[in-house]
Amino acid sequence: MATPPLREPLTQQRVVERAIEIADSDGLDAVSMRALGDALGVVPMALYKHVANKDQLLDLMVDVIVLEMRLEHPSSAAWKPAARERLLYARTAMENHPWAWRAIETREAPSPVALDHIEAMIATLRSGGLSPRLVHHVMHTLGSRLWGFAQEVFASAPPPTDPAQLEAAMAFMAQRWPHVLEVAAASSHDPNTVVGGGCDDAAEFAFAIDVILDGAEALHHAPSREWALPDSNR
Amino acid sequence: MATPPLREPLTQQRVVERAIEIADSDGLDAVSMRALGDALGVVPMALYKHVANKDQLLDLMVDVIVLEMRLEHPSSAAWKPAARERLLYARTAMENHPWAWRAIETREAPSPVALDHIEAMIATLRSGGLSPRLVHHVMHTLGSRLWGFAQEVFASAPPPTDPAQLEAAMAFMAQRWPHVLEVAAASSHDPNTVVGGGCDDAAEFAFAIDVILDGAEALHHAPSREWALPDSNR
DNA sequence: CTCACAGGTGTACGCCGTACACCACGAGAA
DNA sequence: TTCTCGTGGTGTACGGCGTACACCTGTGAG
Repeated sequence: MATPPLREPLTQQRVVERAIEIADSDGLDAVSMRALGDALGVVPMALYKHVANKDQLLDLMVDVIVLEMRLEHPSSAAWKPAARERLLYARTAMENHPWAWRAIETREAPSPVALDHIEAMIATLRSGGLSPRLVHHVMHTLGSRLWGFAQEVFASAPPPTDPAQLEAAMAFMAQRWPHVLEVAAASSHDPNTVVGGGCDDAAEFAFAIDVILDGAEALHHAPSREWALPDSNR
Repeated sequence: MATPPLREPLTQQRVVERAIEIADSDGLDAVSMRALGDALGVVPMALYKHVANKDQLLDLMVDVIVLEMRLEHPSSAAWKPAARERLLYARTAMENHPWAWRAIETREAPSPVALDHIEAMIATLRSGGLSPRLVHHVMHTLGSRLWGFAQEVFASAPPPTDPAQLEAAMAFMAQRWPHVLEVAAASSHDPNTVVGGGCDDAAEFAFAIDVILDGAEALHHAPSREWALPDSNR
């Protein structure tokens, strides 16, 4: 009799999809070849028939996420709102896959899919008439924000839960790091949730890209400054 | 007889210093407890008498580098040049220890040394009269640049060495990613060294922080925009 | 003289990525 | 029908990692 296969045969796509599911739910560190094999009901070495090694697996995972950042038709034809929309769109993809920035950071060369994303962004900026040189600087300034994330180093230290401990910590900070405390307080409307966790990542991301795009626009309209800036830094 | 010790006894400082030496010369991945033990002529487990675990070792290594970023007296009293100097100074520390950004990124809470650095930067900005709220946004916008590095994702793909291959690659790019190629060309004065490697990281870093600090200054003098920006992003 | 303790040792465990030999099975050629 | 061959899953094993835990040893205080 025609024996139906006991399980779906593996494909590269199935391997990558399952890996992304694991990363989404349990984090990037949970994606080991052994764990991924288990999740697919297969021995770890079987995966190597579909991906060259773990590095290529991560390449492929990243490509899927970067593909999610693709924005065919920005809702505005003007370069600035279009660029803004692209960046915020990339950020939503990143928000859905919080592990992805770590994977992206470890890639060493851009894949074709990544180059497509870069190309789209550059084309948007060039469509506004910004010079290639200025666009180059802007791309560097955007840095990881092109990929929808900002490396917020030391962003979120969770505050102590015990109110007494929190009080003590606040008092100590007020004495040793008064400005940090003041600024942390300013980020939150509720002064009781001052330390850590009080700020809106989406708003900060948007603020940053607005500063950068506004700066780009200013330099575009005052090209003398554009040329002066980089040379003053040697 | 008073036997002189066969070797200097281990101390936490010696352990951390040696670890930094290894990272400086062979990269962060070369710093394993086993390799570090070898380098100190000691069995790996001996290190655990001086550091709690590898994570704490990395904490301590990072603290040493961040301490190198300390700038007691900026050469200008004005907030903008002072902030600029602090950022560029942090960058030189980072340049001497190219592994450090990876170590910094994996820290989950700021150490006191790191908070001192943050405090110094915030104090500098506040000294210019910038509001706590604006300073908060600026700190987020600076992101990792506060620590002297910008995550240049996919920054440097080395171009192929074979001229024929390079020609072919350029031709292919010109067709599929024309804007990328144009912008890459603009980053280099010599059109032959166009693809990759042609740009000056120090200049890009300086450009970026100038855009950010100039943006901060503009918002400081037009506070209506400061308040408008973050709310427009919700 | 004893005793505690700081600091270095040795062994072992459970993870990781992956090299390599092996085998089951279905399709195409003889 | 039989032989062969390639595709894809298996089993075993190696060398690396961080580190838990029991152990030993030399030194200084009581």
